[in-house]
Amino acid sequence: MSETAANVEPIGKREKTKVANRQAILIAARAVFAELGYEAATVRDIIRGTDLASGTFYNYFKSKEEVFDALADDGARRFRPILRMARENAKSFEDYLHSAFVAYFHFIVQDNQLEGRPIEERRPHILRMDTPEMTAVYQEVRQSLEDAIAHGDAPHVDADYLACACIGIAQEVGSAMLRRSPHDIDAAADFVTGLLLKGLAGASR
Amino acid sequence: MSETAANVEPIGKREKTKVANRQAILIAARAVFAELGYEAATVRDIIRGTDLASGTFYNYFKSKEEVFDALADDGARRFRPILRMARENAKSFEDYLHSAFVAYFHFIVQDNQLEGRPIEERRPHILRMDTPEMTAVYQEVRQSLEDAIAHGDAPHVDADYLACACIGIAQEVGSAMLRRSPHDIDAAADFVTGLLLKGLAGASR
DNA sequence: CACAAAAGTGACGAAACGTCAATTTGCGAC
DNA sequence: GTCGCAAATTGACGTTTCGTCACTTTTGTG
Repeated sequence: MSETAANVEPIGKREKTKVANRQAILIAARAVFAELGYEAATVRDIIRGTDLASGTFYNYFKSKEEVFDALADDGARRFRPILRMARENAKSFEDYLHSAFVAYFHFIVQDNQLEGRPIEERRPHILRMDTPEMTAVYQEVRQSLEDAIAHGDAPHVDADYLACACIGIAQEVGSAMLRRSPHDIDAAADFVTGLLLKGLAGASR
Repeated sequence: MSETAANVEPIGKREKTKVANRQAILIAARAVFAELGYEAATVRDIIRGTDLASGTFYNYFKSKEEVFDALADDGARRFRPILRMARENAKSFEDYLHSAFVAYFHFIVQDNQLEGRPIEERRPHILRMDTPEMTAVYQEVRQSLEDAIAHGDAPHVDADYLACACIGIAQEVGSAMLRRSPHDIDAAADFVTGLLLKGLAGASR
């Protein structure tokens, strides 16, 4: 302990500007996608939003597409611990489902605060579900569901299909919720939780 | 009836080549997207797949993006009557749900027969749900659900959310099914139908 | 057949792409 | 501190794609 408890990350300036530049590109990209829409945006538009030169962009990303994937991946990375906490703090399976959906709906509301073009145009047309962090989120969901099944809180169902169903429901109902105002996060979460646990009978108010 | 019952469509050569050219572009685009992936494909790649000149492309579409939307729209247009038949022939609400899912899963299996790049890369990243035919499919689903509710076959739930949930489930579970082989259409349809009608309890085998 | 309107053509300027030789910056050795 | 090397940045450059438009060809009509 001769070194004080100072910085656990003895980061040099090299690495520091590297993360800073990467971050600057991502932030600029997010703004550009929101303002011009994903399709219309160009790599040049993105770097214009930073103080970097055009060539530098290619030190960090191969293409606009890769930038978007990185943004999506970052979102998933930020969401994962939230999801994990929902699991660890849940008092029951129903409680887990409900708080996980609340967390997700809350997350996407936050994530779309930026003004600009309609949300659909901000992104490429089909969302890749196969980036590393996206896969991790899927695994997290699936694991929770398998645990619940093993623990007797849920019947023996196909955990893969069930995880996909949960994610599909979250995405589509989440989008529908974003289209309404005000955003009724709790109502949406109640709806989907009831639907999953008891089927249609459970989805009514 | 002095005119013979001849051709109900007095189509001149003008209109005929117009539809033919449009179709040629769509077919070439489908092949190009499958081979190169949507992002990598260029407008030039697409017209190279036809015997048209580059300028002609822009008589039909404004951009690669618009071509994709037209392809998606065509898919929805082809699927809609299938969905309608499922509704009209259904003997019960459960029967409707099941046959609608079977029809959708069958449809996407057919629609991805082409070899080439992985399916995720064939399309832009996020699927627009706001093209005319896509909206019509959504309305069709929602209408069926509202009818079922009014007819007492389903409880009083938020039909918008329910329609979105059904579509989200269909998309995600459908993708999961495509990843498996052989494609177990009936198993998947049983799963989602049970899930919707009885919740988790109904989704087990 | 003649003529007008519609559609097709491909060359062209503009714009974006991705690369790379030259330059600047960071870091350890002395 | 400063020297030297490696890593990172820069922006100009050749290349590719874009979208347009003046011109040609095709189609329908009188």
